[in-house]
Amino acid sequence: MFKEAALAALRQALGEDADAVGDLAAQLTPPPKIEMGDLAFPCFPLAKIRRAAPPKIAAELAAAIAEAGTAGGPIAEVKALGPYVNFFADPAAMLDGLHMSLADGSFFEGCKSDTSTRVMIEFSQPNTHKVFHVGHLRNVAVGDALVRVFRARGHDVVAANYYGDFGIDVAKCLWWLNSHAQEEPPTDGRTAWLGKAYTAATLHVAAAEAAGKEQGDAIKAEIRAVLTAMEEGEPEITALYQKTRQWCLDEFAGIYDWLDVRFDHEFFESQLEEAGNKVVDDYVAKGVFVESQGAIISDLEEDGCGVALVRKSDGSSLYMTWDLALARAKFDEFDVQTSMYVVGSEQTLHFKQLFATLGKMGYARAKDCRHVSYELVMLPEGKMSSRKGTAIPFHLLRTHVLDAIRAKMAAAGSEVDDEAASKIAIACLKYGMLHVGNTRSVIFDIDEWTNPEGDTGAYLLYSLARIAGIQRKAGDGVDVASPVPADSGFGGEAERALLTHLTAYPSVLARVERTCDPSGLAGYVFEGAKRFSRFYQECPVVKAEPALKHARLKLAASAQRIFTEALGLLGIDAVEVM
RNA sequence: GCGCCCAUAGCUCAAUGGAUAGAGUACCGGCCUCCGAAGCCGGUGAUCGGGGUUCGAAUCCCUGUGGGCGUACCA
Repeated sequence: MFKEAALAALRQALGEDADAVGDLAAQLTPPPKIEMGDLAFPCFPLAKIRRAAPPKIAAELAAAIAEAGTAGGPIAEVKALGPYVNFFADPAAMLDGLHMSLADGSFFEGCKSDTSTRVMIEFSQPNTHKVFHVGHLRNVAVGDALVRVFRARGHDVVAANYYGDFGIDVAKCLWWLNSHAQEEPPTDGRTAWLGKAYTAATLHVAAAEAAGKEQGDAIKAEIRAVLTAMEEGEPEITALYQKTRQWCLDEFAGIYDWLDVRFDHEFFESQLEEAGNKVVDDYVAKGVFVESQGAIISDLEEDGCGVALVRKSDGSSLYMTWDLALARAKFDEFDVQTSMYVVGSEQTLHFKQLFATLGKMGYARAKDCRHVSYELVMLPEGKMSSRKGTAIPFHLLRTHVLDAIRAKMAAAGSEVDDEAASKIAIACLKYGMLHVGNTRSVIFDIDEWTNPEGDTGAYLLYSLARIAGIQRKAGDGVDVASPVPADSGFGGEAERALLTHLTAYPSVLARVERTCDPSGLAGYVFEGAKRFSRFYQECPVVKAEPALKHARLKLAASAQRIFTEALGLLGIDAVEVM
């Protein structure tokens, strides 16, 4: 409403120059500091057109707008600050407008994209029979946040998981279990226990290979035989496979449940073998795939991404084979327009090859496939290594984080129940994973992430708990739906800084959609919490004069609504008391 | 070798090509008679080097250096 008014006034003042400037709305942005106003327009591009210095043009425009008159509207003041034309909103009108749009739902409706598409977001992709560790958590946090943001933007989202529950690595684990005396697995952390068996098997193979080609080949043949037995349904191996696979799936389900992450559809590698082989056969027949060095490849040299192997020379399928079948299912059975893959950056080439291959296969929507890539999770002491055992399995991680939260809460003299402790722990974990941009590696540091002071999930929840505290103590008997009374005195810097920030929310969601990077939203919530804290410090609500109390309560309520929503999109649940 | 990504304060991170590069942490100094001090306010402290494009560059281009990842029978 304010921005529309500012745009209209600007357009009028520009006259015929308006078209020459380009997208006015895009150029009219919040200035770096609140004392500079709520929106600002840079006059540099006009310098050539009007053949005058930018500050002079800014002054002329500001004068023209002031002359045309803005009295009574949402614009309180317009003035030139150097080469910029700065617009100041009327704070009470802006607050009334914001609150009303929140009440009637138009605020969040206005967060939606102009067009709605059907999009599948595939993420998590855990491997059974391997450790599920902190690194995997980043994927879950990013993927889940994107699912929620895309839904908030009005898209028809299918959240998909894709389990790596088949193949030579699984066989390797089972081979180890079969060929080595094992203790009974623990009830908690059975996936990690299987992961250890997998690691032991890998080390064993490496040692055998180092000892000589014959020893290495012999062991690999044994593992290969296990895979064949799995494929052919040999009873004993199948029973072991089914049992251990289910352990892992159950544990994954428990993790997702704890994290409040839901999937609409689950794919399994074990179910793609046949379809994958058929895809390869089909497109060999069509001449899209060709034989090379005994294997079947998709030749992508002219696309600049080498060759992609789609069938090994021994006839077995691999990652790419299954991904082709999976992509086909996504297009044909789920009819998705856009297909997103949340996968680590180390697989960038794989996805370039996959998308290029899909294009060659004739799928026009290959161009709407997107690899959402993110960097690794590191530990303060360096790279995580499952070999060195520094990769923390999830079941231990959860315990460690909960312990850290409880210890710090106790130290701060605060008592929380298990549910609140869980919520805080999850907030710390997810915020820790999400506040860093996708292109940068995350350093996982339990102590820092659970720090009650500073840039953490706990700080965000604390801020929201304080807003809730205001509502409890001052909320009764005030009808915040009515307009802010005249001469309330509302509109100090801390108040306007918070208010302006709240109105920027829709543009943040649009940016997250565009970049597929939730860190912008995490940063938004943190900045909002900072601004709220300053408001909280400087602006008493309960003790304020009635008119001012009314306005401040209204602001607090609006902040609570928007921050709760924003946190929700990050997969973080607020707590009333902490 | 080739390709992709990264380099900002002691440390961890921000900054749709726009105004004096912002936060957190750490360190120093203030603020609880007042809605929750897990907070607020102030101070110290930074764009890896060299070119270029632009009215304007942390951001775009070239180049050097230092890291990470990938580079057909792993996923």
